[in-house]
Amino acid sequence: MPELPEVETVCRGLRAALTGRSLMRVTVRRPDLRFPFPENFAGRLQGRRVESVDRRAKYILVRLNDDHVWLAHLGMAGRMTIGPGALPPPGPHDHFCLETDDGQHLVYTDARRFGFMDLIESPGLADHPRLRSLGPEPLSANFGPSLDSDTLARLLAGRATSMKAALLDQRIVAGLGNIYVSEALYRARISPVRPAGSITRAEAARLAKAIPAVLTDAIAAGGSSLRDYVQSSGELGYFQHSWAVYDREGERCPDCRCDPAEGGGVRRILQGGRSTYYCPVLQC
DNA sequence: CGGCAAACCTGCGAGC
DNA sequence: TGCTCGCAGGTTTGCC
Repeated sequence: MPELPEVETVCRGLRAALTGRSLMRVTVRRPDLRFPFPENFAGRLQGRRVESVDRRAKYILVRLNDDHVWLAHLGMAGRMTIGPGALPPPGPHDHFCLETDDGQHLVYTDARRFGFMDLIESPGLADHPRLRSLGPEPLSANFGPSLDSDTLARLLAGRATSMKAALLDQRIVAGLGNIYVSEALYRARISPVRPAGSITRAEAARLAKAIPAVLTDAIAAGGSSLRDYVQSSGELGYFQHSWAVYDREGERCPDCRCDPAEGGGVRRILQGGRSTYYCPVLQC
């Protein structure tokens, strides 16, 4: 999926297009994505006006004028595409679509169907099972405490799990995924295999700076485009060209230039069955 | 608590 | 060309 920067980019596109608009001709083309759509989902969105669009971790939150929030998660491959005019003919993985009262259309495409949507009452939104255990937001204090050095140090203290696993855990930091965990640990010069509880105050401080820095850079580039991800405008993000280590196995480290022929270079290891990339010289 | 595998589903590239 | 295999941005659950 889209990780935090990609979801944020999509969110900004949705915010610009949907705020103040009414949702018309809402269509659900199959009964489920990862989970079943809520009962009468299309009917309950139909005619509602959008008051705001926000992001919490990797969740898109669309506030409607009936005290409900349309929650969407893009899973691994979900895409929201907005365009002018009526709906184009549906593609095979276009599972949800709508038009707005000012003549735009929105299509949700998700080949793998790891995404999901829900409709929940605004009061108690924070208690929703999917939202209530999320850790601090790296880029804002809109949802509880922001990610500062002390908070991060406290969240990591006493944990035997690896730094990679700790940062992927949405209860510790909200919104990081497989790409940006590798990138943030590289920027902070911390090994992904270090036990989280072994992190020093100085390292926690570096990490608390590195995480928002890499996310901010990625958002500025419109996110990272791999196979599936595009901005809601349909444009590609280009942060994948700025990855320091992710998907760069065997290349020289961009900072220390260690050589793979001499035992250096970016390494790929598996942690929890997922690839981690790091520089063995700078991150130890 | 932790670590791992599996589950959900499809597509794509590499290698034979 | 065509097949199989491994891998892919996430999250949850269940089992040692």
